[in-house]
Amino acid sequence: MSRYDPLKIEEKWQKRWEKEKPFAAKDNDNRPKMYLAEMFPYPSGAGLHVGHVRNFSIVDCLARFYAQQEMNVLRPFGYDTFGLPAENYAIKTGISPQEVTKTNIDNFRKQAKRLGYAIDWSREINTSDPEYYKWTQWCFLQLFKKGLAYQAESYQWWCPVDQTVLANEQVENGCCWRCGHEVEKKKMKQWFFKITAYADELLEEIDALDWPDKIKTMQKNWIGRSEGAEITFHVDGSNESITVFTTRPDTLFGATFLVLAPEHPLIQKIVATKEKAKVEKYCADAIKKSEIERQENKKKTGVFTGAYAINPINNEKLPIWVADYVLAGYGEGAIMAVPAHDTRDYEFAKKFNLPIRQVIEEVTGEAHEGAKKKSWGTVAVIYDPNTKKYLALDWSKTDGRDWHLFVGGSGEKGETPEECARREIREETGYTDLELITETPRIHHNYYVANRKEYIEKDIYCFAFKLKSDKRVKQQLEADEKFEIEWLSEKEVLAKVKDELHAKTFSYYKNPCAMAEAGILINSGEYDGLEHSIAGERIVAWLEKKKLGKTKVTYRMRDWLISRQRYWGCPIPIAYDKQGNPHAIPEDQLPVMLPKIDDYKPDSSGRSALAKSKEFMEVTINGEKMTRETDTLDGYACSSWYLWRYTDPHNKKKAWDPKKVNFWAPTDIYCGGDHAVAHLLYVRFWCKFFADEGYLNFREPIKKLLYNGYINAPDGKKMSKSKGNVIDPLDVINQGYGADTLRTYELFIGPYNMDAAWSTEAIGGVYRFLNRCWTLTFDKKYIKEDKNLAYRHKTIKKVTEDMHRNNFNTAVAALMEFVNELYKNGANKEDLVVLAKLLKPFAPHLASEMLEELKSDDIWPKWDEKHLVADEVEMVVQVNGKLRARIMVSAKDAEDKEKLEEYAKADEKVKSFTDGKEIVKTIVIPKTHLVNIVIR
RNA sequence: GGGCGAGUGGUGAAAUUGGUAUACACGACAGACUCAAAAUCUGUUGGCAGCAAUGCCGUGAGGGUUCAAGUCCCUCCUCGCCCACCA
Repeated sequence: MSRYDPLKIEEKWQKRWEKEKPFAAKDNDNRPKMYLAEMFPYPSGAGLHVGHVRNFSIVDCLARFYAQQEMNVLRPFGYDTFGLPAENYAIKTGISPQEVTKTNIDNFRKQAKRLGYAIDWSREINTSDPEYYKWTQWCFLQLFKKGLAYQAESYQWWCPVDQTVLANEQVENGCCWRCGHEVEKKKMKQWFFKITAYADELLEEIDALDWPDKIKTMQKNWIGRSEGAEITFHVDGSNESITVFTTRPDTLFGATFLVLAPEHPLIQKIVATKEKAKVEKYCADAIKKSEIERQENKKKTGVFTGAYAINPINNEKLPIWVADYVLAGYGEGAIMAVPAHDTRDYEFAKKFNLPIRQVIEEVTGEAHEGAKKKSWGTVAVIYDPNTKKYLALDWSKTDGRDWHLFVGGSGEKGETPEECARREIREETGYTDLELITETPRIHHNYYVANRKEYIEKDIYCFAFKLKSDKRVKQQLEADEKFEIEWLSEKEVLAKVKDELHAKTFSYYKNPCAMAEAGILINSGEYDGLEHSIAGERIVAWLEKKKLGKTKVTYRMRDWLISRQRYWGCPIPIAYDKQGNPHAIPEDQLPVMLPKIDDYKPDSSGRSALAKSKEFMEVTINGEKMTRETDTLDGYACSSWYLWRYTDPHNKKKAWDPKKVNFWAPTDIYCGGDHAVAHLLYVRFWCKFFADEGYLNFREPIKKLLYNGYINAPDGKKMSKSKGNVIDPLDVINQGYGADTLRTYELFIGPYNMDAAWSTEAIGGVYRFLNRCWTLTFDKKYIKEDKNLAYRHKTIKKVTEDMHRNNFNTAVAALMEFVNELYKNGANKEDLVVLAKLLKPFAPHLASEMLEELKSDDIWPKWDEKHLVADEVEMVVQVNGKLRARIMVSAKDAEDKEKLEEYAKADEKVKSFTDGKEIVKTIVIPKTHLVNIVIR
């Protein structure tokens, strides 16, 4: 018998796959389709690393799994090739980015093939191929035509090392994401995509996606929607006016000064002559300050402009200040400062001795209960035994307003919490025949009220009652139209209580100076005494009537800056006439080719190296001589549509054929470990845009996102060349382990979405496992009997279900268990056929070799529940929750509650614990064959 | 400062609806084969006590709910990630 020789087997099958092309996706096919992709790689000179292997292996495992289930699988591959590393390399060595990219792609392709991935190689794409970027430019022009690609002059992040501007998403801790150098602000005219036009939709539709919550939350925070109002303040003695954004228009009477961001354009116009020099110096310094400096120094600084604004609501004169704690890019770059109810404004006012005026006061009365240092509240729910659901009265609606938790739920003098809860229900419903069924533990809850300088502690008791008369509670309450009824499960009740407390606590923490949630207005003229949120609405309505304000929604997200002053990117298809007006390059003149040049070096002129190429710069459009745009597109633009190009990669007439794209896309499963906000937000944006334009018939590009973890060095640190701790996957393969071992190991290393440390020892265990699979098949000592029927079916079920749950690590573990079992009992042919089929997504070469030997197809096996039941099962007996005995019983008896109890009580060991004791009760769980005897 | 997540053997980690904690693998120890080693195979492997059967303890700490808690609730501790003067 020869030995398991992975290198030989893998070469054989890779050659065969190269020739037979079994992974070609079929555009016209009746089978259900499955479109999977990884985030395509940037082909670096270093070749594939183990992180790529993990990412690609996850996709490959699923692609093969679905193919074996006879689905029509599309699993393409491509390269994201524009970008700085190739260009920097070109500057250093003089070798053109085109050439370097070609070399790197050839290497990546070779390596990906060496791993045996089930890729449809006929669909390979490369973003720096003119055949590809022609259509990137076409996409740009569609956005341009609709006004969603526009130019604007503004302060932008500038990396002085890479000599280019960066998008907000590419600035990390005030440093360039590529080179790590500190970024600066530079005022430039730049191209933007108007992603903010889709902000609401991007936010709203994210909840429905089958994506990790982490990514969803990050995107939500990134979009950062806040609702509020825009208010206009006239500048005293001038025609100018200042518009501010606030989420708290109800505090307008409390505004005691205005603050402008140092970048605010109005400063020069309104600044008093006396203050001019001081203000100009402050602004210049602030703008020069790096992001890091601004972050480090959170002490408030600022200068008075000498000008005043008029508060529209009371005509008060408010001094106008400039301070860098107001951000130019958010809202209007100007705020009304309400120091009594905002921590930042408060700090500023204290420092510069500005007036502080409280305009919201905590209300007294029941809701004021929270003001006592220590207090309690109740939540009372009525249980409906018919539906096993609870009615939470505290959330029923009265007067069209939400009742919140504390309202009505706080104790009156001398009441116990239970009495309070009973009273509450009585007052709400009139029911008095209440029987307490559970009292949940009290929820302890405390929060800090800054303007009182004290902690409030509150215990919330939750009581559930049922009606003694056992009336059909549900129907009755629903018939009684007094309530808007919400029936909840026990878990939901508790979750809701927690949420409510959390929301409440959060608002106090977030705005500690304000007693906002339970506040009424004071010092606010005719609005005095109004509940603050209602007051806010009325104030905005009044402002609106006077045309001095309106409701407004603001986003933290800014438009996507796409200009890059670099050579190695997709040229922006725009030219300028003599007056400097931008014109689209006509579609029949696309692509705007990147010219071959000798000197790639950018300079501080703010223009890319393209400006040096005379033949590139000159262009004639409709007979008019024009000058080309020299900026290139952010690489993220190129990757915002590649998932659709995969469906129709060779189309010379269109970016994609709608029929093909709508057949394959949206992508069913997309896998990657990076770009949580940038790329994954941009694809969603483009998808919505092209859907609006009628080019796509879906609005979300990615149904399911798998966000895989990193693979770190054995020491747990990030792998890096400089640390010398890089594991090269090709070394691992060539060492003799082979691709199958590497792939299986990386899927076995831990849950796919968690970071993992490479272990040079543990990979040997996977090799041993594959070796055992090989031995079982090729030593041909097959047994005739079917000893493993139940185990085989159990394994099929476990592996299949794990694949659907993406638990690749436990799927491999189940296969290992199966193999161990086969070693013990011997294996017949059917055992091995099933093993090989289940193994194929992980170790396709070995599995193919096994299937060939066994003369079997690779169709995914099915399990039959009836084979899962063994003749005998082990029952478990607990006494007072402690395991005391295991008894083998027949499968039939295991279904029978009484039999189980009988066996349990007859057991000698159990008896030794129960003899002479009183058995209080016995719990029997047939499903797990468990009996728990409770003794006193 | 805010948000989210996590804490289980010597190690990576299982435990899917509250129901036998530590599957699978690594490492370690022992044995078989061998002149020897590698490879392979077979055992043992949470802690404490015991010759043993077995008993007690045990999922970051403390408390609670339950017949039953790694899993649910509360308080606290530690770590990781993301965001960070967003009005």
